[in-house]
Amino acid sequence: MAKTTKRTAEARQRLLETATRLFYEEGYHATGIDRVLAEAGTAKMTLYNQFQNKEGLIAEVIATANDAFCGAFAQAVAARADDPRERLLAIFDVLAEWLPGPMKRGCPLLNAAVEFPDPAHPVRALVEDRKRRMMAYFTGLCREAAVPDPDALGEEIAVLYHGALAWFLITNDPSAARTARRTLEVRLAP
Amino acid sequence: MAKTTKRTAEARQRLLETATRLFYEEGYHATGIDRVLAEAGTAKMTLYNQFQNKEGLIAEVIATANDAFCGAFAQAVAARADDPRERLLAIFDVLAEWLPGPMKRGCPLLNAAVEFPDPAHPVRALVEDRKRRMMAYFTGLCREAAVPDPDALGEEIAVLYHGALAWFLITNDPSAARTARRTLEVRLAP
DNA sequence: GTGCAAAAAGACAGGTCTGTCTATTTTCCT
DNA sequence: AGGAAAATAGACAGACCTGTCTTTTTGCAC
Repeated sequence: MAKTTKRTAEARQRLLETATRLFYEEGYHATGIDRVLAEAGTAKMTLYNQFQNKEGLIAEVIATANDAFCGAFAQAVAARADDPRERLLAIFDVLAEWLPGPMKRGCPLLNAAVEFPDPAHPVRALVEDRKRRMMAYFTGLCREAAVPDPDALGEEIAVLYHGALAWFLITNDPSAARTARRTLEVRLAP
Repeated sequence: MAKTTKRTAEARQRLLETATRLFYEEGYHATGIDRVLAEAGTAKMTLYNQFQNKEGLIAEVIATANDAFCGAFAQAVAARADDPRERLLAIFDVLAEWLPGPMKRGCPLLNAAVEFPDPAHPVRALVEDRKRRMMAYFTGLCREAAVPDPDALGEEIAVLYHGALAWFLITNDPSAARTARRTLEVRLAP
């Protein structure tokens, strides 16, 4: 059994943070382990003690980074609007604001789904699970807004959200989020 | 100057078709050149005579495959509905039909944008160019349907289209296209 | 039918990657 | 302070990658 000392936890944390950044900015496959080790200032054996292998590190990065992101995102949305219906639109205001900065490379989970083509790969199940949680968050906001069919609209918002991400990735224009917002606005009108 | 004999053209075509399939199914980086050569039954020097390098092959694959796809897609949409407004919705009917089959790995261009993180990479410019052409096709349909702001709606449809693709890639559920269709339907109502 | 250009076949260099192993040093706990 | 445990540093194997080069074979065009 591995004892978790302070040093161990710090090295693990450094590895996770560095890997999160590099995997996001340069891709999961394109980022070599040596690169992560060098920038984290960590020895190779530490990585293989803390994680099963590169895939284990990837899985851990995806899970923790996404949870942190979703928490911050929900908080930013909540802070921007009180009215439940306005909150649905605020999703895309926050997105427009975050796209050029922390989301300039799109969504780490969607990128992982692209980089791991095999649908049976463990990473794909992880991505699907977290994305369904995100849709559940959208659905919850819809329920609070008392829209006619919250499950249906929640999925529509998930489609709009990822469409804005994809379209931004292609055009490099954050107005993709405003476009999605406009669609939702008209969609909510009736 | 390279003389283009019949054999040469055939080998080039075999390379393009094999590369298109493998790059799409397994990814651009993950697919080695040797794999393409083996499945195409072609010698390595033929590839490097016909294309500058792997990147040149990738660019050619993206351009030709996308042009063929867009032609077939527009034809399928046109065949499904005569009324211009119905044609806008038919986009997502065709998408729902094609998602489980020829589009099961999503969009080759979007995948390329993910796999090539550098926004200055030539492949990214190619992707943006072709995607803008696709949006222009959407905008054209909107103009025929005489909607109030065809440019705006065309971009919204592009967002919905790529959102459906992304959401299908995550959930593996082709109903993502029906979800996008529903959004557009309500969006068109007023 | 013949000659030449291009394709086939495969060796090769130089680089990168993951993961293992072995010492050596550091740190933490008793 | 001493001893156990873990991190560091780096060599290493084995595999894979792209791109070049050489030799042999093939097929097209005249």
